[in-house]
Amino acid sequence: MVRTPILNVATVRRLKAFSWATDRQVERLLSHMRLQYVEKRTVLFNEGIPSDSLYLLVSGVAKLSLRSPDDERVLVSLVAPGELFGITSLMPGMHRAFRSEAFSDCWVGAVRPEVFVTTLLDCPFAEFSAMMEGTVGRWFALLYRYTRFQSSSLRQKLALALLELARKFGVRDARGTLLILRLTHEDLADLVGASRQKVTEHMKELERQQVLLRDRRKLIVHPDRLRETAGLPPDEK
Amino acid sequence: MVRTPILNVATVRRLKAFSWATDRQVERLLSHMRLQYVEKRTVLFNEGIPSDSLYLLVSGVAKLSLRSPDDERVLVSLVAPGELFGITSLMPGMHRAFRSEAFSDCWVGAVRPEVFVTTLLDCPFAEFSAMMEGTVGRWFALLYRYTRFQSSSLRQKLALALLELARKFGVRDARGTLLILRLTHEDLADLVGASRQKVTEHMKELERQQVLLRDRRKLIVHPDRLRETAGLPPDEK
DNA sequence: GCTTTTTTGTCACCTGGGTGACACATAGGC
DNA sequence: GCCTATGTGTCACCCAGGTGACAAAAAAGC
Repeated sequence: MVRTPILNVATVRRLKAFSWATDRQVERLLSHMRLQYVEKRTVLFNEGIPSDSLYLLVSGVAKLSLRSPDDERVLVSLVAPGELFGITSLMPGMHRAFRSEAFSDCWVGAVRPEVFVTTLLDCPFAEFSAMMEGTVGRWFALLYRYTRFQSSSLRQKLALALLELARKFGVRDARGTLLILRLTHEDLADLVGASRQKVTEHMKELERQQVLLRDRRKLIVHPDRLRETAGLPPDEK
Repeated sequence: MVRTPILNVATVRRLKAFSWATDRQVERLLSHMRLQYVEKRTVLFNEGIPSDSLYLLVSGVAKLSLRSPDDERVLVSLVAPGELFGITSLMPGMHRAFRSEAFSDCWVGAVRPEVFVTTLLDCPFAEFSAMMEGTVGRWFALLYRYTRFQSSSLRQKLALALLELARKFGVRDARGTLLILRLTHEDLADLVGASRQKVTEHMKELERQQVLLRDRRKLIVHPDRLRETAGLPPDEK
């Protein structure tokens, strides 16, 4: 009843993602692509698992989502036919950021990321992906934070923002992780999109709960406890 | 008073972004890098302008921000020493997404993106950047939406989400742009992180204001008016 | 040191949007 | 065409977080 779609070179080259590729490249790529039918509501991959395939949505609509601290689903994006998704597979050792499932019945093509890169770009996959990490890595980290923001309280947003800052500007210290930055509450408020006053209140409270402390105008945070108040799993490193 | 920092191959290779590059590559890259001192609060580039340089933050802290509809500044991210920023320059013809300014006094190195890519990866810049666009482009679009969400009302979030959907799933129609998708209010609610009830209320209101209309369970939107209600500039295409 | 400016802390009050509940409309299934 | 499940419309009520206002504390000038 379900007819397998024909994926020929001409059709694929018409997609924006491949418009610049040569016939020969597309042909080679297609020969390595496994086509599969995915029924509505079927999960293609879950967040957190290692990512070893890059996907091309051939037809239908796919959905990228995320499980929030209070166990709701955040719908991050809908994928349209012709789009590539499962992009984390292009970065070294990165795990899936979102869950992907079929929003409607779909035809999906899967390729190994190494094949994808080496066919289309002829440069070593390892170098390409290290490059991606060094450049687009930031975008990814931001997207991660902002998607979590979506369903978080101000307290949780603060914790998430501080975690990101700790990763970037933190140095180990006897009392925790010292942020080598002078940050005002106003800066933090701008970062989490809240009012200065409420940030003051929550920071006071976090201090009281020993999640962080202040030495003059420098912050010393306790990443584990931050993860906890942010509603994240207890560290994955 | 301000000493120019020495940027030698050994120092640079110690940065995560370049750890995988060869001495020879880093050397070549450095010879093409223009080093500049940027005083606190100075704007390095503004959002919306064409992007022709990639930056390396050598020392200090830089800040990426965004002007919201109601004219507040959203602090998107703080850049730490050793990080690359101004990444839109790696994608063809893309304009700067954020404003960048010095959060503290900084030393910044600038390179042309073509030089960056061809030295480190030896593959044509045009191909690399087309590849980026086809893959990471989605992340970028998402980041764009989520950063705007930060300072938006529910109504504005809905408009932003619908605009994104129109771009992906829209086909021109006599009455506007028809979304070829059956979307429930619940789906929309999940997409903007709101409750189903409020989405119903706002959708009703948007319908009343002729920003959109419904034909059975399909939406027909009016992108110009959506941009307006989202608080975006009147289209830039 | 003393003065000025910038941050922090804490109010009281207001509002957008969440929640639960329920009636009505619609669309598939068969 | 009828029945059931799923979506829509509308309440009344509640709460997290915004706003304005002002005092106290720290920093920065000089």
